[in-house]
Amino acid sequence: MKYSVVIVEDHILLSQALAGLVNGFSKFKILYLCKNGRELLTRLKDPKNIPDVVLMDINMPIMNGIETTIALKEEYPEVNVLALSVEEDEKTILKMLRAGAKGYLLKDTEKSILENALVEVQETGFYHTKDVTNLLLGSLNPKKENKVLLKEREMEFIKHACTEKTYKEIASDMCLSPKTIEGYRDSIFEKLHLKNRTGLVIYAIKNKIFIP
Amino acid sequence: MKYSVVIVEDHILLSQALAGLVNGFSKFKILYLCKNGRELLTRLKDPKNIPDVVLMDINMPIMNGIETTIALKEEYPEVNVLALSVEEDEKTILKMLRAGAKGYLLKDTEKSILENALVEVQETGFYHTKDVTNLLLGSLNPKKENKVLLKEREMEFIKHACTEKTYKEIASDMCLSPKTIEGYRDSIFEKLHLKNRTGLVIYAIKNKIFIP
DNA sequence: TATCAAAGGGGTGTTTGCCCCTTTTTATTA
DNA sequence: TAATAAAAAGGGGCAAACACCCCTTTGATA
Repeated sequence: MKYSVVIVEDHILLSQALAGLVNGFSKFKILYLCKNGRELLTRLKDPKNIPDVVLMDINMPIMNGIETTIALKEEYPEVNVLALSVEEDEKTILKMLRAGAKGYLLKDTEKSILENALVEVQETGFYHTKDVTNLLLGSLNPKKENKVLLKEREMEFIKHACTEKTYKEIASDMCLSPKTIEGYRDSIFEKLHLKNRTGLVIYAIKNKIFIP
Repeated sequence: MKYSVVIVEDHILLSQALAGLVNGFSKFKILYLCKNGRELLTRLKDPKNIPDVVLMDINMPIMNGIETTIALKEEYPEVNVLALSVEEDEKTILKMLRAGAKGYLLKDTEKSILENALVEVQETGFYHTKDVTNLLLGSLNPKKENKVLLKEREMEFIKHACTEKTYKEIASDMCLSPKTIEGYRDSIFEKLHLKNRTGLVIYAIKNKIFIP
């Protein structure tokens, strides 16, 4: 009996092509394909649709891989998730692993490595490349707290600050007094060592708080 | 006799998966795979390695799809290029088509469409989805000149404006009077319909004048 | 020599950045 | 449970920076 695999990936061509590869592996067969996380969660409601492994892309519209993995683990903790992404961003990888992924694979790998990863995840419970292992080790002794210091409300303000609005307009949009907004700004400037709004905009874009 | 196909794509997994798909098509077979444009150009030096069609990714390290297509068409104009990308950016698509690509396919398509596109490109010489056709039509009667209006000195100023420097500091860096800098700013604001420096920074980043 | 663009300037009102300080809300813990 | 932090929210005032007028000088060039 082969292990069943579901692929969650928004690029249909890649999804179908991967399906071809997986069906060629001796121990695995594709159950079905999904275009995003929501579609997966919907289909899982039918017990016949619960696979052994989910091959999960991270960047997806509608519902991304991290949210989907969290929701999936909540309901079906026995399903193994293998993350698949071009994203090498440290924070993203850690988020995905914390969400419950059992392995993390870059799209830039050999098909034999994919097969090996699937086998490992299914039979030993995890698979990680040297890169990801090193990353994990590095994150154990972290460089103090480096960014948890931004609060939810401040993040929201930053997004507004990345527009042509004045602080007065931002205040009105956020239903706060202009003085409160100035308070947000001042405390952010201090925490991030910024001198002015231009610096804040650049910071926000660099750190993907605001995407132009 | 099947038509030969070469895939140029930096993500090896996708490359191999696509190869599987293409080898499943009745009229096509994979000749070999390349990880980037330079690799393709090197291999083409052997006449045995000249394929009928190249399936070309656009975003690649080392040598991207556009440069590669231009170089390829220079030496081997009879090879058909089918572009393959997630990029829906108008300018990129047009550049690729001007470089000589015979078709443009989004990664977000069905495998049957890939097969159809390959057939069309090989047998009729071109393949375009409705989206790309509309884009082409739109670019025929262009909206006047839309961006040549920025002068060299203004571009330089914009880069400085994307920092925490004040206008006074920018003036001193560019060896100009602060009033001249303000003049640059005012004329740019007017030409680009911007309201303040924040808007300018966002514009500069969107248009790759400044890369954060 | 007329023209046009680049460079520079004066004046003014608004926005921003940065001090200080008070009130309200939300946790924490003695 | 009351006492006490400690946040979040709001405020006054001020100087610097920014945005927006309208105007002059300079220099190339047609």
